[in-house]
Amino acid sequence: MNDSPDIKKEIKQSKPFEYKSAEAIVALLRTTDEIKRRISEVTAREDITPQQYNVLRILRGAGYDGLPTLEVGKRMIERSPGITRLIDRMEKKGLVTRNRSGSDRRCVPCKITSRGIEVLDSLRDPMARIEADIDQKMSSNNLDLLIELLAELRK
Amino acid sequence: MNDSPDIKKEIKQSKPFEYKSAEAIVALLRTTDEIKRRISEVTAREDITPQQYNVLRILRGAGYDGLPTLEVGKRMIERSPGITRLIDRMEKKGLVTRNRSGSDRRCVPCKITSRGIEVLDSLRDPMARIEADIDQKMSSNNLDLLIELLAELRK
DNA sequence: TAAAAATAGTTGACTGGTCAAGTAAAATTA
DNA sequence: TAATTTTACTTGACCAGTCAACTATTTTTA
Repeated sequence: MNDSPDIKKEIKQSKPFEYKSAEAIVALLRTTDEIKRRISEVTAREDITPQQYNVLRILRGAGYDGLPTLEVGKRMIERSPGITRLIDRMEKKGLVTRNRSGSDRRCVPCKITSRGIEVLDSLRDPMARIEADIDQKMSSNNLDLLIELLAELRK
Repeated sequence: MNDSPDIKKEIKQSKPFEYKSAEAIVALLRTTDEIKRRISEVTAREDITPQQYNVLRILRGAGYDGLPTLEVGKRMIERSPGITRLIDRMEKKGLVTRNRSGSDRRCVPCKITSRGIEVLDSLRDPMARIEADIDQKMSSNNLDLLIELLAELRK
């Protein structure tokens, strides 16, 4: 009770949704939070975070030459300014290797290790199960529609 | 080059999207990441995180009696097991108060302070601008559709 | 009513993520 | 070609989030 007495007057719930988009934003945040939690549960089996999983996918797709550290960061689904640290931790776990490039000595190309590929392989099925579950829940048309609407939102 | 020689064989990009839902998940993560970044930019003006902003909104809506700590956690858009710490930090900043309840001494109801309300007020317009921007970008029908599809995804 | 279970929250140890400033190499420009 | 700018990171300090174990209180149940 150490607040000013007129706090009562000030506390008034604003109209629930002034803009319709506010409701969409909340729905977006909630839905994504839920999906992220499910993905986390899967990646946790191999002691990695969803972000680290994303890096592994990117590096597997990149092939032998690997990719410079910051380029990996740019390709991530969720932007991650802390990409150096993220990859530090992955290197410690033996999931990736890093070697300063010979041609451009500023760059440090990262490559996935065979251990990293093993981890991806072992997560493949449980990850597919998440996707299959959604695929079953929503029609293909609605998924297309959703993808389209989300693209529109991103402009 | 300290990887096994057959790593070359193992690196093969899996088909881009085995399930259509995979593409939707990526779109969802990307879109939400972008929106969250915009929201962060706004809340940063008042030196709070989007989660703290969310707590302030919940507490303003809750009125005088405030809400028990864990109840606040449950109402959050993104679930947050670290709610105690989160509110610790907010209390330090003078945005909320906490007092162990008289009737049930296990509970610690949290209340927003007038300073907390000030912060909400000062973020109101910039936050509305984010919403207005989306409202302008998408038709009301499409927003409804999006909200519906997201609800379907959450089951 | 005493013991057991459930609830509400706190705390400590840890990991992960973020920001700002710094370094080193390459590219650009004067 | 020397000075400047840009690029590609790295590092240090800090904050936020997570997990497991713990305390205190209330509720249930035997």
